[in-house]
Amino acid sequence: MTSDEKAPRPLGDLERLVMEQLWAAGEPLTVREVHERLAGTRELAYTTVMTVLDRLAKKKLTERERDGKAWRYKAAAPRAEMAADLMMDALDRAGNRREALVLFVDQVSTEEAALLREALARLEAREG
Amino acid sequence: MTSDEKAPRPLGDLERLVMEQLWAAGEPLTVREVHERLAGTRELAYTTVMTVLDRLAKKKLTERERDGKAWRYKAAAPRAEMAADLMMDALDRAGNRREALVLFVDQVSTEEAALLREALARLEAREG
DNA sequence: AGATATTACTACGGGATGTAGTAGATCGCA
DNA sequence: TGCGATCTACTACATCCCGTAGTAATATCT
Repeated sequence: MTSDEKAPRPLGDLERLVMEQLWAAGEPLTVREVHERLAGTRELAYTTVMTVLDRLAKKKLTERERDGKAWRYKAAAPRAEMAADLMMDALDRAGNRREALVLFVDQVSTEEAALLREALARLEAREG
Repeated sequence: MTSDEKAPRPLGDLERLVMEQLWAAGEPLTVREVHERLAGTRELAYTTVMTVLDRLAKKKLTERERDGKAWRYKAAAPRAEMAADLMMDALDRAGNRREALVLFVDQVSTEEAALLREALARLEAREG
């Protein structure tokens, strides 16, 4: 009865900001590159960015690959996928999934309702 | 471009456990009652339960009303509603809502897809 | 080899959370 | 009417997460 799945701690503000750079870039970035892209938004020490990227990697939210002396980091999953996963996590903690889905649909905008119908239709076509 | 909405910190394990007691009870409970219900699961000091309930109240997740000398606590919102809200929060941080919805629908079980269609149909009937 | 870039390791403060003790108020009962 | 049980309010403390960054070591370029 108790939902044992523990909610993954949400990213901190800076962590989220960094992830957004990676998602926006679309390609693996070095610490330096992330640091530069954040320069407009926030004055941060180079090592601060490094620490954050490193922590994100430990949490499996980013992956890194060598590029000469430096590491290149990329998001482990696309932004939309992570969001969809979080939506499922929320649903998992709902107690009554049916109710939660109904309430969710009630909250969604008209356009999003249309998108949902579309997605469901495609799903049906695909899987019967 | 950056999703400024900050994700509400998820409940800690104990906080979640306590909320689940309140939801399960369906009626306002005293500290003592919550404490007793948790006894099977966990050995906790009475004051620990009190502290948690109090913190949840400060976070507006529970509400309390007097009952003689004691307070009675109840969940501020139904479990399913809180879940639906969290689903919306996740969607808000998706970058591309459309993609996230599509991926979400892809993850949902067959029965849940049916529930979604149902809920959408009702929504359409209600709002045109 | 010296200057530069980059990493790895360490650190520290604040807030959230788990956990609980103590003091003080209050209520029922012997 | 004073005692014990009950309940709250306040305080405390350890731990973990996150923002933030310094320092030392290592690798690279010239």
